[in-house]
Amino acid sequence: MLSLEALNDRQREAVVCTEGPLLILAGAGSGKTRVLTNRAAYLIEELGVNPWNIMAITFTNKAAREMRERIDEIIKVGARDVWVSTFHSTCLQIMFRHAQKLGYDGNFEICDATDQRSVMKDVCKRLNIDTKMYKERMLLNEISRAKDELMTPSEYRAANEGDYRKEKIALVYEEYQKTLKKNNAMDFDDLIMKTVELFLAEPEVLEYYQNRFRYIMVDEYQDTNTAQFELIHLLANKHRNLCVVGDDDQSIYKFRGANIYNILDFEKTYPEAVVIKLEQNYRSTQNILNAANGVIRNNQGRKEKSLWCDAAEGNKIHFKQLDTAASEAMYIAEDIKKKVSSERVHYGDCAVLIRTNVQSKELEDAFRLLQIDYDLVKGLKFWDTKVIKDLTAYLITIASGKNDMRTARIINLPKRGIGAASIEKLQAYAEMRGISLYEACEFADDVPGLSKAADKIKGFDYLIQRLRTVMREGSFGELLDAVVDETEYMEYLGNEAETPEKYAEMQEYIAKLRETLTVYEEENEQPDLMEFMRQNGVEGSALDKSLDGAQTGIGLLTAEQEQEMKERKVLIMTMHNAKGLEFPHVYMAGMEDGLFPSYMTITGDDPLEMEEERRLCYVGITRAKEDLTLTCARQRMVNGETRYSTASRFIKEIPFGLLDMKVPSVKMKQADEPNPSTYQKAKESFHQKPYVKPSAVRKRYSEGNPYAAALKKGAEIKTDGTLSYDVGDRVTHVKFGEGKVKEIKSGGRDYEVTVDFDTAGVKKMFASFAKLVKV
DNA sequence: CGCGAGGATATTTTT
DNA sequence: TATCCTCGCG
Repeated sequence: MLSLEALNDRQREAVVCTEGPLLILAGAGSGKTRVLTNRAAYLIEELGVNPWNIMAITFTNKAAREMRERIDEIIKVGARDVWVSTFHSTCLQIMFRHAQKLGYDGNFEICDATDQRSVMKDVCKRLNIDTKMYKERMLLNEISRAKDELMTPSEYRAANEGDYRKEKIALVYEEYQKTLKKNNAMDFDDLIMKTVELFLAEPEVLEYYQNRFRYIMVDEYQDTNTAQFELIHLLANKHRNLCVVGDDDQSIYKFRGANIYNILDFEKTYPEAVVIKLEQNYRSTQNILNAANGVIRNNQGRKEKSLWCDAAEGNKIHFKQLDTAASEAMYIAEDIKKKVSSERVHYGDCAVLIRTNVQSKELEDAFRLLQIDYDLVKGLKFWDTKVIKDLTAYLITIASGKNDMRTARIINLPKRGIGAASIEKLQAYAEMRGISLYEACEFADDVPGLSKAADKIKGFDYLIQRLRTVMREGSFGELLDAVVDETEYMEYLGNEAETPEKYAEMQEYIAKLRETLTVYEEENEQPDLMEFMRQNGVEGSALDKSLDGAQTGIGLLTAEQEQEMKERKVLIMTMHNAKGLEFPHVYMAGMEDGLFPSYMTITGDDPLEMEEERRLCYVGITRAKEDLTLTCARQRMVNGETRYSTASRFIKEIPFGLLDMKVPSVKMKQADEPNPSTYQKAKESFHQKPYVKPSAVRKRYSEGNPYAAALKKGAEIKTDGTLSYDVGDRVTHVKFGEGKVKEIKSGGRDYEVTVDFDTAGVKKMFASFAKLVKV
C-alpha cells in the first residue's frame, strides 16, 4: 500500500516530484529504496501512469530483485509491468531484438570474464604481443575503460596518436573486438556500448524506447559510467522524466569506470533539475554517523551534506591496535564471541569488513579456531565457477555448436589427447571453411597435419552426437547426467580437487545446476537450452537466491534453512562488497596506512584517489547500525614480506571524542594495553625511528636484482631505524628511477618521503617499502 | 601430450 | 606467503 504519511518531508517531496529531471541525493541509510518504490506506486496509483511506462534501473541483480519485491508489495495491480532491471540485463534484452541491425547474429552470446581472458590470450598470441610488457589483465582493463567511455578502437587510436604504447593497445582492442564479433559474442561492456550505438544509428528504435520508458529511475547513480550515462540520457531525452538517486560520497567504483561527475554535474546537464537531499539516517547511532561525517568532510569535491538521526548517541567507536594481523583477527573473533555469549547478539549480526581479499585468511583462521560460524562473501559467483563453466560449455556445444569459445574449453576436458597444437590446426581449418570449431570436428580427417589427434577429435564429435540424442529424447536433467557420466567428469574432478571439501563443494554445484535446469524446464512451455544459458549467463536472476547456498558451501537446503544459516554466521567481506548492506556490529579490520588507504593511493600523486579511498571508508563506517570497531596491526605479512604500519589516517579523521580511548593521541598510543611488555614495545616503537627487520631487507634483495648491490651497501632503512638518505640527497627507486628527496616526514613508525623524480615527477611514499637507495 | 618444478606477481570488481 | 603461469623434460 502506498502511504505518503509514513515518509518524512523530504522523502515525500521526492515521491511526488514526478515530472522533469530530479536528483535525489540520498545519504547512507536514508531510505532511498523506499522513496524509489513509493515513487513508482505514486505514479501508478495516484497519477494513473501505465506501469508499462515506468523503468527502474539498478546495477546488480540483487538490487533489481529487491526493488521488484518491494514494488510488488506496495502496488496491487500492474506491478509486474514496471520495468525493473539492471543496466546490463536491459541492454541485453534490447540487443536481442535489434542485434542484427548492428551486424550481430540474433543469437549472440555473452562473453564473461573468463572468456574475455581466453580471447585476449589468443589475440596477444596472434599479434605477437609481449605479455610481459602488456599484461592481458591490463589490456582488458584498458579496453573496458575505453568502452565505458564509448570509444571505438579507431576512436581510441585517434585519441592516443603518438603514444606508442596506447597505439599498440588500440591494435589489440581492434583485434579483440574482431574476435568477439567473429564468435558472435559481446562482453559486458559491449552490451551497454552497442545499445547506445544502436540508439544513435536507429532513431526510430530509440524513439520506441523513449515512448515506452516515460518515467525513468536510476539507482546508485554515482556509479554510472559515461556509457550508462549516455544510455539513460538518450532514453530520457524525450520526456525528461528522469529521476536519479545516488550519493556522491559513496562513489567507490572509479577503477571500474564510474564517473562521479555524472552525479556532481547533474544540474549542469539538466538545468531545470530539482534537487532533494535525504539526510536523515534511519540506520545508525549518532556516534557512528558523526564518525562518518568526520571522515568524509575531508573530501573536497563533493556535494555538501550531513547525516543526522533521531537515534541515541550509542556506543563509542572502538579502536584497537594489535601487534600482528593474526592477533588482530583473534581480537575480533574473541570480541564477537564475547558479545554473542553475554549480549543478545547473534553471529549473523556481525560483519568484518576488509580492504583486500587476502586479509580474510587470518580472520578465517581465528574464526575456525574459536569455532565461530562464518561466511566468506566471495567475488566468484556460481556461474563463474569452473565446474559450472565446464558443464555449461558442454551444454552449449551440444545445443548449438556454434560457439568456439565454449567448444575450445571442453574439446580436451577431461583430457582426451587433443592438444593445443591440434586445436590450432582445427581452428585454422574451420576458419578456412567458414565453419565453427565444433563443426570442423566432423572433418578431422581432412585437416592437414592432424595425425593421431584426428581420431581423438572424431571421438569428441561422436561424444557430442551421442549427447545430442540424449538431449532430443530426455530431459535437461538427464542430459546433464549423461554429460557428467559419458565424460567421466566426476573422476576428472576427483583429480582436480585438492581437498575432499572442495570435491564435495563441486558436487553441490553440479546438483544445483541440475536443479536449476529442471526448474527451468518445468516452468517453460518451450524449454530451450540456449535460452536458458542466455538468461542465466547474464541474469542469474531468480536463481541467485537458491544458488547462494551452493556458493557459500551451505549446501542443498531450502531457502528458509539457508536464510537461517546465514543469520547465524559472521560475514567477512570487502568494503566494496558491503555497499548497500547493514549490520548491527561492524568490524573494520586492517585500518592501517598502506593498506587502507592503500599503498598505491598514498604513493600515487592523484589526490582524487585518496578521496575515493576515503569514500570507501565512509561506506564501511556507515554499514554499522549499533556498534563499530576499528582495528589495525602494527605488523602484517604482505606479499610474503613483513610490513610495518601505523594506524590509518582515516582513524585520525574521526573526532577524537567519538573513540573509546582514554588518552587523546594522534599517534594512537595504547591507552589500555593489558600486557606491559607489549605496551612497552608499542610505546618505544612510537618514539623510535621506523624499524625494518634486517632479514626482511636482506631477503628481498638477494641475487638477481639489479639493485641488490646498491641495496647491500645502503638499504633504505638501516637496522638502527634511521634512514640512509636525507633531504637533498639523490636516490633511486626501482620503478620511478632517480630523483631528489624533497621532504622527509616522520609519521610515527615510518617515514613519509617526498621525492621529485627526474622522469616520474613528485611522489610521496613510505620509507619502509619505497625501496629508495641513496646514489 | 602431460606433468611438475620454478618463476613471476600481488587492490578494490555490481555485469 | 599463496597462486597462477610458463617452460622444459619425460
